[in-house]
Amino acid sequence: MQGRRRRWRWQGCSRRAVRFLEPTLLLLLHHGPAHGYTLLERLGEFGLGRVNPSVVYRALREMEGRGWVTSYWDEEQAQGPPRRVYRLTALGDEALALWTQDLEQTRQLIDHLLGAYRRHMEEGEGEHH
Amino acid sequence: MQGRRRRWRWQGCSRRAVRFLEPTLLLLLHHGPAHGYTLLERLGEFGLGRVNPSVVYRALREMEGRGWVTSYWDEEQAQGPPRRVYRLTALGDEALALWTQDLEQTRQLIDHLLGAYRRHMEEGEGEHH
DNA sequence: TCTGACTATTGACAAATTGCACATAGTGTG
DNA sequence: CACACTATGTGCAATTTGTCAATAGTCAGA
Repeated sequence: MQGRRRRWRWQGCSRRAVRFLEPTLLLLLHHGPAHGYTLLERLGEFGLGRVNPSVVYRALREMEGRGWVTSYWDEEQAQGPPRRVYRLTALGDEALALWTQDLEQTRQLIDHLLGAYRRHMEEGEGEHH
Repeated sequence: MQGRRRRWRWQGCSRRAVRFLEPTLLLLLHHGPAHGYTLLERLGEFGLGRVNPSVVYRALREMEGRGWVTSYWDEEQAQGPPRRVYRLTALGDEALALWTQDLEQTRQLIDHLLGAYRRHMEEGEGEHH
């Protein structure tokens, strides 16, 4: 069952990042409407600095498809091309609440796993297998 | 930008922010060699009860491909078809350590996000948007 | 011995997700 | 005009996941 041993990159990280993307966007939008580009920049505060712009815009459009946000073109265009403004909806508010519940649950699972790991390491101390 | 509004299902753990399957399997194997089926059953202890058997076996084979585990057919077949025994390797041990680091990091991200959420909720108290 | 139930593992394929490269578009600068 | 910078969007290949079904051995009972 070897062969095909394609490089193991810690690409789990990127997966993880993406699942944080939606709750993070919802949270940022909970502060008030914002442009996609602005959101993109603020993602860094939550450890999502390396997310590809395409991914963010796509996520926003999908969130719009689910009714979590609405968007419209910014009339007063400052500098640069027209920008789209995203605004959280009531549904998006609920989604955010659900996401936080989910994250809390996830955190518990992590704690459980890490707890089991540490406990096992302490009692085992090298004589395992 | 609507249409195509395909049902948003919270469909289960699989969409979770983190991949628990691999670290959990590694941890279980850290206790000692085990059959795939046994691992499958014990996953429930870590909240991974609904994972499809195929997914677990596939994960095990991939972990073998990366050198994290080795496997062999169980000679003394008790009851039922031949069973494969998986055993953690030294590399798997390292992988487990890395995974726990990764999980700790992930937990921090979750805490950060949840913290920001709660802080915002407290100060805002309904007059947002 | 035929049948069905249970234990184990695997394969194949469709569906969903992601990364990446590029397209479009406006504005300001030299 | 050429170029850089800001902003958004599209298309597609590659990867990952979910689901269904196939295979296979043992055991219990009619």
